[in-house]
Amino acid sequence: MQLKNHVEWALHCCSVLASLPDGERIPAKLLAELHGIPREYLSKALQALSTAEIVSGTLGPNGGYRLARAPSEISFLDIVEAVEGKGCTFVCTEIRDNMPCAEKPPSKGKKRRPCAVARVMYDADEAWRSHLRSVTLADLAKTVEKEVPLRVLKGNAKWLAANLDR
Amino acid sequence: MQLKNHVEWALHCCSVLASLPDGERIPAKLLAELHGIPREYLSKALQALSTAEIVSGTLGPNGGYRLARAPSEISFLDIVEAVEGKGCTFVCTEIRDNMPCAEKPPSKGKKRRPCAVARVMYDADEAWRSHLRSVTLADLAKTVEKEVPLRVLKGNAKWLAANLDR
DNA sequence: TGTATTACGGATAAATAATATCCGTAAAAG
DNA sequence: CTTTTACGGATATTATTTATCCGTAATACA
Ligand code: SF4
Ligand code: SF4
Repeated sequence: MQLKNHVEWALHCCSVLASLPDGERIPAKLLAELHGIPREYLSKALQALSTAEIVSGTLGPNGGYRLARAPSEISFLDIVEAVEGKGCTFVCTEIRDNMPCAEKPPSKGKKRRPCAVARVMYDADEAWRSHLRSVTLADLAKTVEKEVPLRVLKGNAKWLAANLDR
Repeated sequence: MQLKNHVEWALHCCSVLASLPDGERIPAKLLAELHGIPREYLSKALQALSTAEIVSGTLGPNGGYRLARAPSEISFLDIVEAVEGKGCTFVCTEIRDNMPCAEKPPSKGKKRRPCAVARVMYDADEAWRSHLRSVTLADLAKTVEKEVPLRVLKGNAKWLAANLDR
């Protein structure tokens, strides 16, 4: 069981977008080049982010992507769920119903409380999500600023600026 | 991203085994029948549990599976990891190395500290595992005992006893 | 000793999901 | 009107999951 690579890409793209001067946009082509990943495929991830209203895409020349709201208002969970979906990692197929002396599933509309096994798995899933929910892009930016040598940060910013130049 | 159905099966089988009188064993065939799942395929999950030394299998007539240690010594995490592996759900492909002004990856042996993005994902993964680690089969049994009607519990136990009869 | 039972593990097939590319459409800028 | 760019449908490729099959070895029992 593995998250798809879209998650990694989306997180990195958002991280880059978070450090973008106000008003600027980065086209998918540049984001792909920056990370050395296939442009067309990355597009799918960006579109998912766009649908989830985490980034906003603009058409035409000088178009591209920017964050749809402040970095402090975008959590890791927002990004992960945008590309992976909100479904729980544990799916219960109600195999308990096959037990020889099972409780009958409720005939109509009524829902049963999920069983003890499923609840543990759901709680674990929620613990995962809860942690992701607690970290925002603003937090990430702060950490990166602290950890990555200034030379590297400036170098990348310069490259971006040069390539956005038009 | 979804856990494989082996996880659900393994958890249910362990739950059944936990309620088994001391000394008894259940063959894979019965466990499969009990849950209405394909016997040969379930075998794979049971073999994984066996390899992880969570259950112990015995060959020959009257053979079958039993737990390899006390229910209180088997956590959900043990079971999940036995069939899903211990690898983190987030895999980092070091795409930061493709940035135009990246830090050079350390030339030899030395390992870099994982980056900020990866660390958040790893921490979330650990939160998930940590919750699974905190619940044992003994805890599960207690909950089930409280929640499932006695009639159902006894009915299933009776069915098992009858089918183990030889 | 022989036969039935059962776990074990390799090989393989089928179905599903992840990964990747292609291309047509529409919007915006100049 | 032309270029740039996101958007989204269609499709191909590859990996993983799901499932079955069968040969081997160990054990119980007659
Ligand atoms: S996990 Fe619970 S709800 Fe899901 S199949 Fe098992 S018993 Fe049913
Ligand atoms: S998550 Fe971190 S370690 Fe992984 S590719 Fe991105 S920057 Fe590198």
